[in-house]
Amino acid sequence: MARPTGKVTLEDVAAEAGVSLATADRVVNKRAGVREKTAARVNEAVLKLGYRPDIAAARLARNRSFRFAFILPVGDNTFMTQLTEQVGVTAAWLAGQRAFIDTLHVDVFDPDVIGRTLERLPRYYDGVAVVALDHPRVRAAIDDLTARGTTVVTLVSDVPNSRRFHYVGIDNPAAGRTAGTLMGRFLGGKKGKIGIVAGSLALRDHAERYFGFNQVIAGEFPKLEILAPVEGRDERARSEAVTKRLLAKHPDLVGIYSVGAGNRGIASAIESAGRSADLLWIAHELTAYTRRFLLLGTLDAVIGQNAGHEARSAGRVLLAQCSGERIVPDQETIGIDIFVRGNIPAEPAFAAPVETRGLAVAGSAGR
Amino acid sequence: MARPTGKVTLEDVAAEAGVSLATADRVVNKRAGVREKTAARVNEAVLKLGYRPDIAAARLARNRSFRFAFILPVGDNTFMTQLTEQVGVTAAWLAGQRAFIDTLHVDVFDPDVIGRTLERLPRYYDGVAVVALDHPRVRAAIDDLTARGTTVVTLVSDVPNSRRFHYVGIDNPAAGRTAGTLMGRFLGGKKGKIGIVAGSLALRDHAERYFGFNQVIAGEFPKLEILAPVEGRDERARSEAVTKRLLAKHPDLVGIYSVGAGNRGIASAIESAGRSADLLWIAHELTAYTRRFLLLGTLDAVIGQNAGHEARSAGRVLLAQCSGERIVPDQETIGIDIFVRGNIPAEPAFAAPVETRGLAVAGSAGR
DNA sequence: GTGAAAGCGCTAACAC
DNA sequence: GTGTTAGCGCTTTCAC
Repeated sequence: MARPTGKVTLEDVAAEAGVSLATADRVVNKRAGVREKTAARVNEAVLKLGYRPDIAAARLARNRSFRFAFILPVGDNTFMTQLTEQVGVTAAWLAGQRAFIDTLHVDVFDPDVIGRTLERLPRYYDGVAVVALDHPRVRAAIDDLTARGTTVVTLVSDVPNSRRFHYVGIDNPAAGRTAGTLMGRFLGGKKGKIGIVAGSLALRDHAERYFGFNQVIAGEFPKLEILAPVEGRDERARSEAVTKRLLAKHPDLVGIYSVGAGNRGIASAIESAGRSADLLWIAHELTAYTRRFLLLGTLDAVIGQNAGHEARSAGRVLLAQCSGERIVPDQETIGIDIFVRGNIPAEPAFAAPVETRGLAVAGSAGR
Repeated sequence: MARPTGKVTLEDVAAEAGVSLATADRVVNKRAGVREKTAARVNEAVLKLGYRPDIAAARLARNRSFRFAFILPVGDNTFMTQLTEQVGVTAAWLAGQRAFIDTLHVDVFDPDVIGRTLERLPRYYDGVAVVALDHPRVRAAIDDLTARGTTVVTLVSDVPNSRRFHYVGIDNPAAGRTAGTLMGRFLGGKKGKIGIVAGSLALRDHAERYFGFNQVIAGEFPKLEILAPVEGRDERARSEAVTKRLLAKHPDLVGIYSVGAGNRGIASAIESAGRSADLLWIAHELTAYTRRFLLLGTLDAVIGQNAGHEARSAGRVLLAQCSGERIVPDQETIGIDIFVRGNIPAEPAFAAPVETRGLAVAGSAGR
């Protein structure tokens, strides 16, 4: 039994079709300048021999390399730190694929800062991944980049009406609905008020989660009453303060849905009110902190997104688009993770197995 | 501002170190036969220039290709059908990476069949992915394959004490614990009996899920009593029969945990008993059917695993191991998915975007 | 329209 | 120990 290797080269196809390598290449890559009849012969040969292009050889011969900018938030938000780490890992991986990432950190709460960053982005970038703010100036900047041929993907937070090529992130309304379903079911028919603590409802992802949550609670759990959202700006101290006020004002509060970050502050507020055990609390993002609150029982469920998956996906999508390769759509769908006490992954939650081999992964901004 | 391409080749490194290409290559790839001092000079140059090997070029030059066998269950189990489809998609992708997959379908409930299949596997396979049964004969066959240099990964169901290189699948005890947590919380302090419907407790994944479920219910929800498991062999008719009996015998049943397949049968039993609305039912795998039961409210939560992710992961791990490339461990961790009414993905659930371009993806068994 | 030929960056065989 | 060299399969000029 011979070992069928399956190895069929373009050369074989050319021979079979009785044309030269160059012509076979033109046909296979749909380049112009080949007679119908010749093309047909080549296509026949492709089918007959079961030819599949060798991606490694194609990449090598094309000899193109790419440069991408990743624009991430400044600050100490734990999830964003994970994301930054994972972008580093992705950069190391991409470097082996002739693609190079520069990471820039900006204040994403400020549309002008992020808009300006995009507007001034050096032209040598083939692609950019940006944790965006849905604002006209940002949208315009994205559209301009797209117009000049730079591939733009939005990361974690989308700008739906822009001309961005792709959005890498979870379906936030669905995440909110999931939180709503869990909240309603965990409360098992109990009657009471639900508090909402968001970072800022001006952030599209927060607003969308709130929307989805509301939808489910209003539609399926009429005994629950959602209070007006309070904003903690994703900061620990401020989140603690607003949560404290919420708890003091509504002694009959049965649940809290934390839409954004600042969960350490919320935990403090809940604990100092002595409500750890009975108050139902659902939050976003699995970090070292939410993980602990989940184990302690203060936090009842976490809705998560996988930072590693998001970073890799952004890198893959940019690379594929710039180099004209196909992606596997299923692989680029970022799922909503749900964590309860039973399925908390082993420490450290999604920590990065960084292996950068002496490479400076994060170049500075303007270089 | 010049565009720094980051493109540093081995040739550059060799020049910088004052050695030849071949020597630089030996050092970089840790091959023997280079003096300490020379190696040091090369390593210095690597660091100084920030050299990263070009994977595409390496693959091309190595000019190796691989052949893998995927051993999957026969039968019409919906999840396994998804998996088969996804293995097809993976095969199409791998074909572009000089790796070729043959798919074999065997009766995984029979240790002798699967053992024999492994024992007789042609030597030209560089790797095999197998949905295994944890049985001595199977374990021995896996160990023999490993001993002769064939890389073995277990898929979906593990054989932990074998010498398999890697397990691609979810953490089943954790999946069971998750089901337990959801069951307990959704029942919100209610008292009553829980029925367990498994395919067969001789299957390691089913046994592990049952174990994890038990652990959580016994430890955290003392008001719930778990009944002795009944087995439906993952078949629709049989699952319906055992569930009917369960419901008839225990009118005070408050929940059912379906550990394996056969969910259409379980649904029929629940419906004909008129318990769709009040009985809490948790099952595994998101299929067209469980999706519908979830939407209808008969089913309250689904614990899932992503067949596409598993198929790709198995392919990547085999390819990486056989070609000596690194993997990103984080990417190869298969997470436990949880679906409730709020986060059911759009139809068709994980359907395959098949794009095989005229390639016969699934070769027949003995070829 | 079509073909010949020069690489792309690396590996591996062989020579020194 | 170290260097030279012939490819790997494809893309891309540049002739014809």
